[in-house]
Amino acid sequence: MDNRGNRTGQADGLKMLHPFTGLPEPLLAELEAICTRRSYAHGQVIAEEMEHLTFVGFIAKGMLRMQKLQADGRLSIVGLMVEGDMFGRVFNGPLHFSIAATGEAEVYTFPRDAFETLTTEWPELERLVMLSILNELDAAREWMLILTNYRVTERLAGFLMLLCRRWGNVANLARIDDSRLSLTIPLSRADLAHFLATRPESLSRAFHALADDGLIVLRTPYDIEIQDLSALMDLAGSEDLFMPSHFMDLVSRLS
Amino acid sequence: MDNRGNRTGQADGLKMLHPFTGLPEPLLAELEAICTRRSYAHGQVIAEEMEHLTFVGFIAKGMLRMQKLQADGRLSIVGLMVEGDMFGRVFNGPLHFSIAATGEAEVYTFPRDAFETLTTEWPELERLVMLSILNELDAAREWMLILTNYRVTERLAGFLMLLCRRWGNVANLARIDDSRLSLTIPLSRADLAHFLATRPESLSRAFHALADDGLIVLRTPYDIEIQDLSALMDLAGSEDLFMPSHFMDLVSRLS
DNA sequence: CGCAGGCATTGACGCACGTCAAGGCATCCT
DNA sequence: AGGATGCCTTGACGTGCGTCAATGCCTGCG
Repeated sequence: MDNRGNRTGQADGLKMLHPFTGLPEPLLAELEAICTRRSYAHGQVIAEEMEHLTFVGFIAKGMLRMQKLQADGRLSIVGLMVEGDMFGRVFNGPLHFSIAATGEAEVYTFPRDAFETLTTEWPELERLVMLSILNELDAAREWMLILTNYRVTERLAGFLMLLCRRWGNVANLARIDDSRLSLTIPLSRADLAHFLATRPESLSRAFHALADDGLIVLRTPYDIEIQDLSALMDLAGSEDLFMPSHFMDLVSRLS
Repeated sequence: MDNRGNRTGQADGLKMLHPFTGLPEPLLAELEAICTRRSYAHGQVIAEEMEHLTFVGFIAKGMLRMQKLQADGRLSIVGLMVEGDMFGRVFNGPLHFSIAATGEAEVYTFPRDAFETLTTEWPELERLVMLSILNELDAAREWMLILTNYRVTERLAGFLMLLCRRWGNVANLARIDDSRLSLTIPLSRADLAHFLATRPESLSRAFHALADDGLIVLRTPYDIEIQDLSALMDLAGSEDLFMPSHFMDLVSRLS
């Protein structure tokens, strides 16, 4: 991997990253000793499909996506990962998807064999890895639920709710401006279209359909304001999914 | 859970179940001591959505599905689990989906707290759990890839390939009859339609479209014969996914 | 300053599929 | 045996969206 990504320093701030808080000091010291911080530019590929990755990583800043180039040339995005998420493959097999940066991203990487050794020695670390994977699994299932909606507007509404629910507190993507709920879309229309199993044109129409119906306001293509949260939840069809506290905080502050 | 499922005995055969082979004898003895074997009838619910499950389970026979009843009344199936798969939720939180049997099913269950204690004491068991979750994650991602195909025929082709690839060696679902590759569809059309994010009518048309084009033969609704494997793989659009050895065996025996 | 490239948007058109409705064919029960 | 039930299948119709094409806007570069 030394030919990819820019080495930007050692493990500055590793212990501040959410999953690592609370680990015992000696383990943190061992982790920091084998950790490298790297940065990637927009679109840069971190790992290729079917590669036997020699490292595992945790995202420090920005967003990565898992994707696959289909035989017919279509690009499918099967996962988005944000700050604190783990990527790579522990313990078995090659990657089935490639990993690329969406926007600027910074990651902590660990050599895979050394990380696995630590994992075997420290139950706390193995538990951390397991919780990371469970978290990914939850994300994948939420995702599939969104994909099972027939109409593009419904899938888009589902994505907007996912943004609030799962990633709202990351990089301030969901926030209250002037007592309005504002969202930053962290993807281009083309990428988001791949994510929602549709095309940019249909996605654009879906955005403007929601705007015409008064559910959202498009300030810029990447900056929207939510006008009717409950209508969006109805459209998404999964308003009863688990709502984390930071999201409930946002909602309760909407007067 | 004592009011659901039929207790059919203790842990007969637990050690024969794929994920448990190779565990140390003392651990197996402890597992067997807290294990109950239960059977469920078609459609029977094993756990409700949002329930705090008090047990974890492994499938001994048959197939379970994870599903969610949407606000608009639609049922979405987000996962199918087969022999050897783990279900339930280790270490954190309530279920986000309900679990039901698809056809007859038998499972081994363990009280969750006792199982987690064993997990903490035996690294081998924690590793087993982790591999189970990684396996589920792989399945979820393959699934999403299938769902991102626009046309129902493509998604169906993807499912048939998934059946070969991931579940072919389970319950003999994929096999060679008379030098023909035969598949057993382990789901009703309605269930499969929910799984493929479509409706039974469209699914029926997709089956017959594949038959009209000579890719498959419908012997019965649940028993099909594959005539043109490579065309199906092309349609599915993911022919380069990892192919396990049992599937390659099947293919190589097609002369 | 003007041109080029990338991205979002809008329009037109045709098709795949969701929807409603009816019919066929099993199994099961009385 | 006859009716009922449940599932698969087929038909007809309308529409959401994939597709192709053109336009507008922004950024950056010569």
